[in-house]
Amino acid sequence: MDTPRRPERTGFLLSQLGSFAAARFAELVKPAGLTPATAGALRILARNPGLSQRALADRLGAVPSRVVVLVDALENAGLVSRTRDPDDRRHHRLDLTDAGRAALQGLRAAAEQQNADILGPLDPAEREAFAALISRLATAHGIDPDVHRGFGDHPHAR
Amino acid sequence: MDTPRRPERTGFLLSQLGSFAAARFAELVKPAGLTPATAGALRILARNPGLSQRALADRLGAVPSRVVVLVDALENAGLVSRTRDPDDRRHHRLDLTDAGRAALQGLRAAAEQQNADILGPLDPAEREAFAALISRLATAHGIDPDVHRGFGDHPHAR
DNA sequence: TATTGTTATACTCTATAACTATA
DNA sequence: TATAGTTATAGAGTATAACAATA
Repeated sequence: MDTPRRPERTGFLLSQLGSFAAARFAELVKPAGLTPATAGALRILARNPGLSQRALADRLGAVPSRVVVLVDALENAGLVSRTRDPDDRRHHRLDLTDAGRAALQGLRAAAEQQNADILGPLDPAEREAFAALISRLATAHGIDPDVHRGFGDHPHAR
Repeated sequence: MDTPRRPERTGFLLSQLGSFAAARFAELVKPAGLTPATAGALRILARNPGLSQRALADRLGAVPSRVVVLVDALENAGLVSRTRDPDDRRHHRLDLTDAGRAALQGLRAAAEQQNADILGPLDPAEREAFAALISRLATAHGIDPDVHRGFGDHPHAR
């Protein structure tokens, strides 16, 4: 019952499984009119009311013109509002609307569903062990829980 | 010392870590003039000498026009040869060149290096446990070890 | 002059559709 | 008429550079 495991494959399988997980998440948030990228921005804005686009760009590790597109999408979906900052009219203050806050709840549900879908094949103890190891690795590699790398990190990006 | 873990984050961290792993692999094979996509094609061709482009497309889950680009790249890099099949001149037989076989060795080395880089923070027992869990999940979700999903699986793809 | 946000433009990846050649 | 491969074209995503408004 021991498939002769080739240990050098773990990194490869991790890439694949990560892509699978990202695709699943994308599916789950699509009905809400979100993508992994806009979902990531929404989460940051939820915790940082009034953030400027520049500041959001820095958090996302994205370029300002990219943020325009992201915020356009969120604004068109009615989830985020842009208002000029009266103190410095160059800035836009970004805030979640009521619909945005509701969408945020949906994101949490999507994340839980994604988890259940991905980790379903493991029993509770194994899930716990897997979660702990993934968490350790993410921390060790400085992975920022805000930035959705799953999509948006193509070879020619950066 | 127990960071209160939010279990619904595991899927998210898995996406991120997978993308990280894919990006690392891309870096490692880039000096050899390969990308994750061409590397995946090369591996399939190594095990299936004389494969046609159509058959390769099926293995990759890609469309024939995509395979043209991939094989063009491999041929231009001198790693793969196209020869018309004398039995049915519509087909191209795809075969690795000597340089292609050498590149394949390099891919194995890259995979090992990627593994070491990713799993470095874990001790040997943990690596083993992680490898076993990842392997189980990959199998359970029907992940094909040939197809490089890490790149090339964009929302509008398919 | 420097900064924020926007627009214009370009590039990569990948798909669909039209086409060529072989069968 | 059907199939293998190619070319032409289009679309998504994201970057760089030029620009307008504001400071």
